[in-house]
Amino acid sequence: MVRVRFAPSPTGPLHIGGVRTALYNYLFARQNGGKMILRIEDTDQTRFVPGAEQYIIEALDWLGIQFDEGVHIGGPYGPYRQSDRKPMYRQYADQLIRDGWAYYAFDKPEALEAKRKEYEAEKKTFQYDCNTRSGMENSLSLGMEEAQRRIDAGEPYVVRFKFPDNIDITVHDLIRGDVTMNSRLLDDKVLFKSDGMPTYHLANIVDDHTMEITHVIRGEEWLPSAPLHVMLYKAFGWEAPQFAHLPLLLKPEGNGKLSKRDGDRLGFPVFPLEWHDPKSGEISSGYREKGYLPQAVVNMLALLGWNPGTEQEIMSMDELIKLFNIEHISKNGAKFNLDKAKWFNHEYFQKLSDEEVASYLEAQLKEHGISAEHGYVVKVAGMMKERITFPSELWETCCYFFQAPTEYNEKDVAKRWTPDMHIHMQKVIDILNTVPFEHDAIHKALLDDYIAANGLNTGKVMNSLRIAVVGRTVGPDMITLILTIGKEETIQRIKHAIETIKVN
RNA sequence: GCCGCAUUCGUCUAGUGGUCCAGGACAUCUGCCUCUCACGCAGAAGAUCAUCAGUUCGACUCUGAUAUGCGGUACCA
Repeated sequence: MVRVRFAPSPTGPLHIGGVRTALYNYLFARQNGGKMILRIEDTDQTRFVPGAEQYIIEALDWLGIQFDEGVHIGGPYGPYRQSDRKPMYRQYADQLIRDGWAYYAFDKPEALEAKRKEYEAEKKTFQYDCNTRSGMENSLSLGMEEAQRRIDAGEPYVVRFKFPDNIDITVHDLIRGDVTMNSRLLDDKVLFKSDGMPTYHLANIVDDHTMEITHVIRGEEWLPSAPLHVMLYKAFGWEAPQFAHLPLLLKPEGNGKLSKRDGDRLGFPVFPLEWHDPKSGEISSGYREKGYLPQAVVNMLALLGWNPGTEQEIMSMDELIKLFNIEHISKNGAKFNLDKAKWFNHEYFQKLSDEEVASYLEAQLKEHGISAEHGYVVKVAGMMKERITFPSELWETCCYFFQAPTEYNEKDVAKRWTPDMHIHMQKVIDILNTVPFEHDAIHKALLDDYIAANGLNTGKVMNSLRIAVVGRTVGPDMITLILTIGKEETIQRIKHAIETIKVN
């Protein structure tokens, strides 16, 4: 049984890169008929941000990434929040000490800081490891009895992993193959903090093991500490899960990790949902609020670092689940591309029914204090949706179906509206008043019998008519437009234009 | 500094030794459609496969160096 977990720490809004990690975990779990677990890694109490956990849950829910077990829904392997699991880590740290895989360390943070400075002055880097630990204050240098005495006296301490000297540790990564590192280069990581909480390194191994996680799919930033993790499994005598380290999501220009700053600067969200920072009050935009459709975000994210091996680009969640495979995850970081994101959204927007588009439009009409008949709104929505990428553009591109233009685009007027145009526009009114109000009749009377027969410039007349009705030279087929808006309204708009537009 | 990972069109990528003087998508440009703007359709341009060595009859594909980028180097995750 495949069991995977998404394990964010609730230190703020979920980054879009984190969303992708969750997505890949989800696709992998579903494809293999396995379980998807949400675990909250809140071992650093100083970095806790209220609302972050709820945000993570809501964001993934919006995207359709569902969990089988987790903080929000429970499950047989709970609790799923590390702070709630606090009592169980202690024994594992003790076990490692007992078996000689770890030791107590009493060095004060200031002492460690001083040590680092000292080394830095000599252009070296201090590392708490097999070479230096004998010179530090720990149960190895002090002796177990002295260590116990200090602990009994209430002196704060941490538990550090005791890396064996000079051994090669190989991590088998499903994406990168074997990655080998020598223990000489690795430091004796703190496993258990003086505040009684484990660090990520201890907690994630204990939790993954006790939750029977089979595959750890996480960001590349964990690759350097993966050898520690496999050593920990070895120290506990547990079988390690399979690892897959995902490439990073890079910023659109230049290099480097995608950050909140880039989003603000380049005008695209880096968070799935809008986030209101509880401390600073700062608001960061989200995909949802910007009008991205969840399926579009999922599809775009899936393809940022993975491909199905075919040329298919548009895939529903169900298709992604079928097609996903770890072998096709690319090794290198991917730059986020705003244009492609928009393209995906446009594609998915077109899949929306006219009714769905209409409901977006109706909400905007309401904001502008306009009420319109539902059937009419649906008709407009169906006619206009192909030119829309984001729902927010709806009002802007459709407003002339609901209200007469309040101004006429100067450039368009200058280009099309000649001084004699009021005569032709009056003629249009006459035609509308005399011929049957349907497409073919109007087309013939206007285009053939008037414009063509009189040798007029079709572009000028038709576009002037468009200026009169719409305000500028955009929009669908002119006669369809007139038919949609209605005879009286059209005539009124033309009259208003004749009175208002003055050219020399 | 040290360690690790990566490196194919502007971007995301296909490519697992000959079928690749490298295919697709987005973006760009041109044309068609047309009363306009979009959509759509057709086409164009765009990559000395980071560089240099090596292995091989043959390398984008294997090996090694170099360069560049990124990640890690916390009692953060």
